[in-house]
Amino acid sequence: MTNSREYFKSAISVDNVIFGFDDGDLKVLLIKRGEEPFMGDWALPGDLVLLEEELEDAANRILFDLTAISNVYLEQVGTFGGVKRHPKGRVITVAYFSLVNKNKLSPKASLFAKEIEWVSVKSIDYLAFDHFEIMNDCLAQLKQNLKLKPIGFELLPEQFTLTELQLLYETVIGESLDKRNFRKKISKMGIIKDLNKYQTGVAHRPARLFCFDEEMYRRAVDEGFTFEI
Amino acid sequence: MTNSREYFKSAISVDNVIFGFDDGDLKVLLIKRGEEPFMGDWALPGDLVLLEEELEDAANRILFDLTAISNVYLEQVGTFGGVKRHPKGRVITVAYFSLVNKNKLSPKASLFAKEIEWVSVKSIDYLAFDHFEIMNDCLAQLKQNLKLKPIGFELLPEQFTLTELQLLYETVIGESLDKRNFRKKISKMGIIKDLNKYQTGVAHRPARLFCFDEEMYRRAVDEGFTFEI
DNA sequence: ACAAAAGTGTTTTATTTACACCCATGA
DNA sequence: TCATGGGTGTAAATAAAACACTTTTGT
Repeated sequence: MTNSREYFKSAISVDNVIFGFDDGDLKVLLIKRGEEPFMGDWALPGDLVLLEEELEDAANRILFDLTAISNVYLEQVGTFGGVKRHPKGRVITVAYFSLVNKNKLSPKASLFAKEIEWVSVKSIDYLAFDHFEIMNDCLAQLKQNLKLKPIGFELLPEQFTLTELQLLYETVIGESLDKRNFRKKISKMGIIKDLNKYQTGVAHRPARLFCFDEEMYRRAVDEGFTFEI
Repeated sequence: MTNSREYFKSAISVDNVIFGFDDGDLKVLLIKRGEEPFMGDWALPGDLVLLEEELEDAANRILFDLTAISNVYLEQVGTFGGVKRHPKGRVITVAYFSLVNKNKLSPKASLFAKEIEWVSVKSIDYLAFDHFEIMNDCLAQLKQNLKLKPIGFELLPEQFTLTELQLLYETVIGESLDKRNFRKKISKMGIIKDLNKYQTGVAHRPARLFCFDEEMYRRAVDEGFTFEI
């Protein structure tokens, strides 16, 4: 082993795949790079981690700078360390994804980005750096965890209809579900609360509104319940 | 943003949780630290990543130095970046776990470690740095993936009996399984090959030997099969 | 002949799937 | 009154769970 000073030469960044859901369409929040390298290309929002900053704090900082929201669902996906992934030196990046309710925020240009936009996941086939690969890994993990943890609700408004919930699952997982079976399964879980309220202003029978109930969920888990779609 | 030189001051390490299975006991390969900090404590084998080294190469290097084997199953679990996790500076570590057939190797002291030992997972309640937390995360991911991917075979000798396979699952997942149902499930998968050979030298009816068949597995997957225990 | 683990099917129960019609609202 | 999506139950098929005795070897 050589002198350890030889090693303290890397930089750590965090890249954040921010997912939002919009009427049958899964989107990610992208920025247009305003500087080299990859100037003008779409990229994931990310930044170098400060020397005394926790990784998760960095991820939350990036998210807050772009959206002015905090306390959102955040999950680490993996670390990408390709030697050549950044032209300026060894930059290892830790990828996170977060789930936000798209209607609750209006992303704004920031230090990071002059241009910022919600882009439909299915329309993306290239991103700067290795960000396309990172996004795909995050998407794969989202798909998997959406089935195993009650995180889908994070993408919806607080009050939602069962059809909206079903559409979310169908969109992200990529297969269609039977309406009656889906509703049966969700009801049996006992983790969403019927608000006894209804949609308004729709040109059809208005749907009941529900919300996810954290407390009910915890109680169910204590009694041996495990979420699964 | 300040000058980027301010950022290239971190070090990256890789820590490797090497799992082995031994007659009803899941073990990890630990080293006893020969220097400060945490001198004399048990720790995960790990090392700083060289400036031009891929993360996965570093993980394989650590493994090879300790065991002289390569081409083993390796999976990234997560990255631990606690600001204070290393007293010498900002060291972010990427955790991997690997699965090896314990009988195929005799670990040897190396640059890293004067002392090296297989330690039963269930007997561990402390490790140097944040290694105990890292090990537990790796264990949790192993448990999960063992049910979803055919990786259990990596922990067994090439030729194994169905009882050995079952014991492996029972041990790692932590619940006992019905012998007949287990065998039925495994047979139906069609991914292990009956070698038409038998155990020898046992004081009871000798068991048939099987091996995992990569090709059969691929073919099954192509036909829509998904592994699940 | 005894001990020790191998091997083997059937029945019951639980879960999952498939499927079609009436309801409430706005236009 | 028409179009639109909301809401509801049952039967069939499939998968999972429970369960006990015979076989083969070494000692």
